[in-house]
Amino acid sequence: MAGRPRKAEPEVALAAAMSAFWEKGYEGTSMSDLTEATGLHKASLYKTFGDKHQLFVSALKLYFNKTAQAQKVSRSGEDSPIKAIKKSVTSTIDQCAEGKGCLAVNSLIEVAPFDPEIDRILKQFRQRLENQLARLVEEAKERQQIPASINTNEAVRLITVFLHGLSANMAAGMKVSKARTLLHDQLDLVLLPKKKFKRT
Amino acid sequence: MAGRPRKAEPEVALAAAMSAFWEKGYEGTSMSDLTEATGLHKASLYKTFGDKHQLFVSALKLYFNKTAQAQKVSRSGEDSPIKAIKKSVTSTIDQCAEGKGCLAVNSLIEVAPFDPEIDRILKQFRQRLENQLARLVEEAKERQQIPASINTNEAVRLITVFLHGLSANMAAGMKVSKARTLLHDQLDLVLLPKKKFKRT
DNA sequence: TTTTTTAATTAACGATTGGTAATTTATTGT
DNA sequence: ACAATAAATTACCAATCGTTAATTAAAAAA
Repeated sequence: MAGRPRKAEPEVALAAAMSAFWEKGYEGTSMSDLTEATGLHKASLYKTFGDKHQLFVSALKLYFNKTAQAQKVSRSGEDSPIKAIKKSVTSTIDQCAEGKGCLAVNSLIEVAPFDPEIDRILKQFRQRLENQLARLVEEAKERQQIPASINTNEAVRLITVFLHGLSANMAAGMKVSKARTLLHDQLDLVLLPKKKFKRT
Repeated sequence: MAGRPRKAEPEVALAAAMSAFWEKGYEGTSMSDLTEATGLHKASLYKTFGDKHQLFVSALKLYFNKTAQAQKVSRSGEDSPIKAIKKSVTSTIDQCAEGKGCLAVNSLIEVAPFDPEIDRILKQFRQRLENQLARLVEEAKERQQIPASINTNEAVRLITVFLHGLSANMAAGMKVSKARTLLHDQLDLVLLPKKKFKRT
């Protein structure tokens, strides 16, 4: 049994492939790009990961795990729910540097409309992130850090949609610092109470 | 002088090309797709519009003109600045139907990072839209429809970034009605005053 | 050492990509 | 009728696309 051993770890190759897809998009990344990024030859890629589409699915899932873990680490040890929210979403922004935006949002626009499987995966991931945020918002309400009058689901949606907008802008070059500022403005807007204003 | 007359108007062909780019993206739209969409043959497309890239630039500019005009029409005759804002941005959303999102935002992610010319055009258009919005916000402040304490540029940014996020979601299937609801929530949040909330 | 097993590599596949040259068809001015 | 002009069409280009078969190299089991 047991033949020739692998030259490289498939995990690091997958990470390299993820990075390539992230930078150039699904259609924009050719198999040649992937061989160059991973260091593996074409046939090896097919043997290890299946075809291009399967490889993309694997890369996307890896991206989710990395993102989720980064958020978890970022808010770990934070007792205040509202600060946990800020740290969590800020880590999302921090991962979008270098003019690449967020792989999930990029894929949402580029591939989800034509690819039911990717669409399903993205919706699933989005749901997980929204649930996580909703839990923190509920906690913040319970601790009276934010007004109980806030609609949790609406607040969460306003935050995630805004994150998507930031990702689109960062893909086109918006600075991380600028994005963080805008994000904090948005969080204050969504989570702090507003009073009625007399109209004329 | 004067040879064989054109079979079709170049303007309607350009509109068809725009629609194709809008639906499938720049790389995702092949010259074959374009001949099918426009009804023109390959060589005719090259003669009339130049190569694929030039055709895309023309299509993008057409998109901008259409969008700008739609906004203008939408808020025409509206005396209240704040209502003009709502009508203007709502018309942007209404144009994003059918799971295609907004061509400008799609291009922001897909092509701007690798294409300086497109990047420049998109930034230019974005600036025009933001200036328009800023003017309306200033008017609303003068008429005391919204608090003077609002930072105009920040408010405008919060609105446009949110619009980008909505576009990304609509590209992946978010309903127009849902998008309109979220947009109005966001507008209320940004344009209505907020009060301080006692932290624990 | 020989056999077996599996990875790495080379080479090639048909299809499609963006882009052109050559040719045909249709219309106007002389 | 006859050039002159320009659009429409056909056929074709090299390059690249994603994918696979055939072959070679390497390491463990016998």
